[in-house]
Amino acid sequence: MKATINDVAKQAGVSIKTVSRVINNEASVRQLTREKVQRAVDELNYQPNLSARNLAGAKSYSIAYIYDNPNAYYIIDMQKGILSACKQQGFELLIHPCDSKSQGITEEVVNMVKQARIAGLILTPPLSEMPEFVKTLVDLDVKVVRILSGDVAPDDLSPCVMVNDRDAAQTITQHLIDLGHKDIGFLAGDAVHMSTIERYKGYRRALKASNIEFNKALVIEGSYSFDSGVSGAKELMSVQTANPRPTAIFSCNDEIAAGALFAARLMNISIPEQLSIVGFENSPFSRQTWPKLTTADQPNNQIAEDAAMLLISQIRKQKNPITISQYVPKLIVRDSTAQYEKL
Amino acid sequence: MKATINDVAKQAGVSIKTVSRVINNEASVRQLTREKVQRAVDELNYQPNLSARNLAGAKSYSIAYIYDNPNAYYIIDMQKGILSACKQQGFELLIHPCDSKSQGITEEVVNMVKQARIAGLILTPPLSEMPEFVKTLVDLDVKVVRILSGDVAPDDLSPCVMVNDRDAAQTITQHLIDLGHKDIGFLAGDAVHMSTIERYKGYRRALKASNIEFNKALVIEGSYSFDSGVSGAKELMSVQTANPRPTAIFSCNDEIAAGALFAARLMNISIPEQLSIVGFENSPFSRQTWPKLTTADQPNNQIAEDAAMLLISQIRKQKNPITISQYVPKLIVRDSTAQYEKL
DNA sequence: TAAAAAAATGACAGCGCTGTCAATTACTAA
DNA sequence: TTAGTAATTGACAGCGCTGTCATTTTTTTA
Repeated sequence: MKATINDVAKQAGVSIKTVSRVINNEASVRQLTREKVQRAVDELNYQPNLSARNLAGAKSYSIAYIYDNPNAYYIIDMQKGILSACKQQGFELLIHPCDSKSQGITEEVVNMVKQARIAGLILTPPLSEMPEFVKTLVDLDVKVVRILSGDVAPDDLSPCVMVNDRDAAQTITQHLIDLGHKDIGFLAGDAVHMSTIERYKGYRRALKASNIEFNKALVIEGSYSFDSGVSGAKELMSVQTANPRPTAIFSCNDEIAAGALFAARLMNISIPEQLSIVGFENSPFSRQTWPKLTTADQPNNQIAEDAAMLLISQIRKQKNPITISQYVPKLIVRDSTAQYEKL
Repeated sequence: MKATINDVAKQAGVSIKTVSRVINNEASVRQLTREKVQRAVDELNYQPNLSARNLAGAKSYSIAYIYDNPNAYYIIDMQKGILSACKQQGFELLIHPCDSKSQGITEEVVNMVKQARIAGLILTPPLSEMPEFVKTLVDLDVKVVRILSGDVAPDDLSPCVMVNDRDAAQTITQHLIDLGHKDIGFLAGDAVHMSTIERYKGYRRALKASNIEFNKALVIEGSYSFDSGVSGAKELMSVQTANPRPTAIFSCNDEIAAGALFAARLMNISIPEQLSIVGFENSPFSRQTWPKLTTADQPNNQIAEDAAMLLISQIRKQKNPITISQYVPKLIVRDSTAQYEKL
């Protein structure tokens, strides 16, 4: 049978309260005692019972991951990172898929937080990009950590983990420029997503840094989908006269890039010889296209683990230092980009 | 503040034990009393505290979903269905991603079950296809429900939810035959997965039912990946002399089909005019290819919810009736298949 | 060295619920 | 009616832990 705090106390020859102090890392326990208890904990492979903790204490050891994102790979990666942090820290994770566009989403989450006595929440886009939603939750006395696209937090409502899509987009655009490309198309994702905006900014910035004139005709609005990539690339590659055909395309994510790749194939444009294409996200997708995509990798797993750790440390100390941690996705060069050669 | 069992008891004018009886649907409570309590429950919007239940009772209200599957869409769908059942039934869900090929996987899961006092497990392929693994768990006195490919359970270790890939594959192959195709290629997924085997059987059966001679040269081994689809289709479409080129291809899943689509494009074969291609699974993927894939849809969400309900009912009554529920994926005709026309 | 202050430890109640068993009430048959 | 049985209900302990507060031990100060 599983060891309880009583077993540990007996084994260590102290009261259960002392054991409790040790496992909660409270002060005022003598070093000697602490070691004695720790030894008993290890020997019995003791792990505190979460239910009992949640029941007895004022504290809660539950956090929740609320998500609404059509990209399953993203969610699974995030979830894995969060779970890993939870396991390390002895927290339990509630998973809550939802529809961010539904009317009662705020109420739904508020109810859940109250019912399940949740100590903290992790929010990813698009939920993390809804200020009123976040505000409501923060006011509710539940800790929140948001994962967002950008370099600085948009406000001080809660700590954030920032994914600097802008710098990454600049790097990846620079990669194209370094290969000699000047006419670089841009296939946007959904305009409402911050990531699209940030990636666009990075693209513009790279052009500017290299004194390449920005050509509005090379920017195509769209959404984060394969279809959007297909139609966007078709449009780009059939630009008339005055507007030079792009020799490279920046796609806002790998799905769009896959669509672009497909369109190029349809139009008998060989990749990367006649056209370089880059994606973004390094989804499993990007390794399954042919040729394999040059893209930007975001370590979602790690980002999420970081966010969860941040959340848990928030919960532990009652203070609220607005911490920010930042990731910059890294350029992964594969086979869809090549030196521009004037034909 | 959240209502407790005490509040309900006071409101209803009975003891907490009686309230407990009502919410647990126990016998020997007078109808009148039951109604009285139920009213109080409703008025106070009372929901039992899971921690307290888990702590106090011999029973556990936790089930776990253990998964190892590279297909994120599948997992997310399954998870959603399971969560929905859990919410309805007042259970909590533990999520546990793992590596089915790792050495210590059994021990890992056994530990988890013991530590977290888990009442039941839901297993999807490939974990559900590992008999010794399942046996170990069942022996451990934890209820298990497996989701498997096939029409009958392979053993009586645990209840199963069967996904009848065979019949579905037969239907989808029949669809091709109905369109006039006789030379139908088969692109297999990983041979170790039961789903591949079942789909293959369905394919064979459809051929047989229509008296079409089976041609081994049209079956290409592979794996559940885009790449495999590309190379498989290339091989099929370059079959020499004696072996007629297939006019249709059955792909074991949508990814393979997408690869085949891609290969066809490379070889200047127009879809569906010159070649019909079908997928399997109806992943979001299949709507993003061009043309859109004809495929077989499995309602993963519902399958998972069903499995979870089955598991919970197992847990509730201590008996173990080996129930089996079966789903047959449904043919979805889209744009990648067409009437065969002799050129 | 003794008294005062600080640090370390423990006793015990109680979190919200279920299980056990005793007490009460309703219903039977004689 | 009246004991006798069955159905209903409640009192109370206890699940494993934390919070409060009292007690003991150690350290500091005079």
